Formats: sequence, C-alpha cells, structure tokens
Amino acid sequence: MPKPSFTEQQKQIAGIAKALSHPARVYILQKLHSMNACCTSGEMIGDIPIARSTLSQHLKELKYAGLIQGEIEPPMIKYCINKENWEITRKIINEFFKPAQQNTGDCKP
Amino acid sequence: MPKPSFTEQQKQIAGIAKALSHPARVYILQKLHSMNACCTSGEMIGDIPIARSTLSQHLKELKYAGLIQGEIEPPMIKYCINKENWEITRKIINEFFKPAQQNTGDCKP
DNA sequence: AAAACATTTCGTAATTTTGCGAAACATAAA
DNA sequence: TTTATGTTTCGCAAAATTACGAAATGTTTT
Repeated sequence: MPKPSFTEQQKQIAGIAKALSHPARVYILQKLHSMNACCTSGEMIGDIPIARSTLSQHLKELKYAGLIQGEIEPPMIKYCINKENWEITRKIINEFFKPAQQNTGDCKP
Repeated sequence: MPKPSFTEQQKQIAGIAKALSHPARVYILQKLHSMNACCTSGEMIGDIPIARSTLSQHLKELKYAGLIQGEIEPPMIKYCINKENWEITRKIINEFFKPAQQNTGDCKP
C-alpha cells in the first residue's frame, strides 16, 4: 500500500509555525498585536538588528501567511494584525495544544 | 544608539515554532499527544511519506527542542511527549496568542 | 522638474534545512 | 557466532531561508 501523504491540517499547522519561526517575525507580531494598532516598517526597524530590506522580506512572509495586512498611506505603509486570520490561527493552535485524553497504553495505529 | 538584539522570549517562541514548522514533526506530535502514549519510529513510518532516516532526523529535532523524549526498550525506542515541557510550551504559545487590549491608535514605540 | 522620503524588489552570497541510501550500532534470536 | 531486527548516524545533494546593499518604485515637497 502507498504511503499516505501529510494531511492538510498538518500542512496548515506547519505553515503557521513556519511564519512564527524567526525572532524578527515574532517581534513584528508581538508589536502589532500588543499595541493593537498599525505601524510602519520605519517604526519597527530601530528595534531589531536587521537591515530594512530584510525586515521587508519578513513583513512579506507574514502577509503571505495571512497574519498581517498592510494599508498604503503614502508615503508609508501601515501594517496591522489581520484580526480575522489571527483568531482562526489562535483556535487552530489552541486545538493542537489542548490537553490529552487519559490513556497509558502504547501506540495503537 | 546601537540596535537592540532580539529578546530571549522572541528567540524562545521562534524556537518552538521552528520545531513545529514541518508536517512530519506536526504528525509526530499529534500522534504521540492524541494517543497519550508511547510509540516507536517503526510504528510511525507507515503513516508518512518520508524515509526512515529522515523520520529519525525529525525525531531528533523534537527531542532537542524538548517536546518529546525517547525511552530505550530494546530493540526499540519508544517515543513519548515530554509532558512537562509540553505544558510549558502550551502556556508560552497561549500567552502569545491571547486577546489584545483595546486600542485603536497607531504605533507608539 | 528635481530632491527628498519610505519602502520594496533585485541580485547574490552564506547558511540551514530536508531528503535519501548506505553503512553502522545495539540487542535478541537461532 | 551468525543472522535478523529496529533504529540511528554518515555523507552527500538539492532546495529553502536569511541576509545585505544597491537600485527601483511611488509619493510628496521644494
């Protein structure tokens, strides 16, 4: 029998985790989430030890992952948490980490 | 003024996320956690589309991250969730995703 | 139109991750 | 002691990630 591939759920969780797997992206999300407000890349760059272009790449990744969104407000771009997706993500992760059933046996496929 | 480096907390969260950032590692954790029991690598290999040696690498990474532990029971090794660290991790991630304060302003450093 | 500003994209290099098969290890069975 | 079993380590290749500075983009001010 052929090997099963990964489930969509497994890929989805891994994708969320990948978005959080760099300290710069954790910083960005913490900042935007904790202040519950929008922020430009210029307001973030002073806080972290990376170049502007690198920050821009991380912002792009978080946008791609759907965790943040950017509103253009010339000549700046204001980034905010995508609240809808944030909530979805929160639920997925909470579900993943929820307490286990009681069971002391071994692996049963 | 010099650029601040990332905080220990940011690095810790990123580290946890990195451990979860591959579908094979998500599968391993889901399996061990949902059954709340131990399992050998041989009992896992049939479920996922990777080679044995690759699975072994992923198990090693999760062990390094502290999320699982392996008991040697010759000729097998039984892997289980490291419950203590799992709980710590759960709290860290829950804290990260907790609801925000209300605040509609913009970025205030 | 030119200069200034905020940010992104491009090109590229260094590092890390992922993957595999072959070989190695350790234990148990014959 | 040989053979079989379950798993990991090694060696290597391919792909992805991270990083930077330079150049490009788009907007406002002069």
